[in-house]
Amino acid sequence: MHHRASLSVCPALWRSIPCQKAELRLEFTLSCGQSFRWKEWSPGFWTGVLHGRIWTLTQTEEHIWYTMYTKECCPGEDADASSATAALKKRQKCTKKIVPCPPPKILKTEHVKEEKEIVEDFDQFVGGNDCKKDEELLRDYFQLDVSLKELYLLWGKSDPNFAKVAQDFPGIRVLRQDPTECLFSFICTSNNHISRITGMIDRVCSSLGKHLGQLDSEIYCAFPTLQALAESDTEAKLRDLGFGYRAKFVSESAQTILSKYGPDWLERLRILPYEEAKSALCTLPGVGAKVADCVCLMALDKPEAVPVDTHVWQIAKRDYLPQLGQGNKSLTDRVYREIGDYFRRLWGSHAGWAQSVLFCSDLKKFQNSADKPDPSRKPRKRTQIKKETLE
DNA sequence: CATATACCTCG
DNA sequence: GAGGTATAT
Repeated sequence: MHHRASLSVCPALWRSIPCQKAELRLEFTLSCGQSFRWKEWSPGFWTGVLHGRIWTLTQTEEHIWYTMYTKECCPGEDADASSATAALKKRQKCTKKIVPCPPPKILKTEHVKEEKEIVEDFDQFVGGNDCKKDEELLRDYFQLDVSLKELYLLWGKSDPNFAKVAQDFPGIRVLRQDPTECLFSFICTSNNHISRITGMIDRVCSSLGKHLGQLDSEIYCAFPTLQALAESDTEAKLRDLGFGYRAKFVSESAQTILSKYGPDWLERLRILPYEEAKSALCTLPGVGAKVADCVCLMALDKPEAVPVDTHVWQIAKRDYLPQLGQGNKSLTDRVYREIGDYFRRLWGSHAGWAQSVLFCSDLKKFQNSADKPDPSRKPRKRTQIKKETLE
């Protein structure tokens, strides 16, 4: 727990939310290309930025454990005595159960001892409004009110292939992300792969996002605001950061949203029907059907949106619609729609969620988590194997 | 509607 | 050529 250890001024208060591993697997959900902002700095511990704060998450069989690093935790930021005191006072209002120990069986003994000493001061402040908000934030981000167990059961019943794949890939949920971060991240995904996208997102946050703090040598920044992305020099900056032709898409989309629709436009798409939200997004430069579906699914509360990228296109041809492989050379608009409609009929209202399970299972980096491929299944095309070596 | 091509950069 | 989009034909 490198990160934690460096923050001796900040009492390491881990809180927990009941959540079984069948409902959520962090290692799949946080690294399968939905969000590019979570890093597993030490095994099982995921650190990232959410709602303008740095969080570390981990999990045990029955719980998610989380801790946050707030400003007053970060020396050199604005850690004057008064703000630290204010933070303490805030903590005192807590009424919810705080678990003052790190997740069991994970941290080293000396850390536990250190935590305990600090925690004595906190014994009386068990609970809190803030804590409740924090828990609610995570429950919202992971959409924990959606029962994944029931969905897997449903999908498996109508789709034997899903049932088979799902054995090795439990707990993959769709995150409910911030619409701005989601849109601009996915504009960067065209003709690109996860490792490079991650670097680009890191750089745009460092360059245009608000500085949030430092853990060890790692600096954390918020995702840039729409306003920052719409500045007139953004395109040039992003080109310097290696965004290539996507730099223009990012800056022009941000400018279009602010000048034509207003700062709340993306948020408002959440209450529109799927097709309307999707066509609205497609009016932006750099946003086609695939990016629009990603944003609909992962930020705009449209669980039926099925993004069809080349992975899903391969999966569809190989395991579901072999007839599509014959006459169609490429993923045309018509074929794109056909695949989405097919999966919606097969899997139902949360088809996009099921899609992300298959998508994840197809990523090279998770291939070792899976069974040996079924010899009766069609062999993969060479192009796809090549592609996977990149990830 | 369908196919072809350019677009940035990296491995 | 890549987890893609926009444009022209």
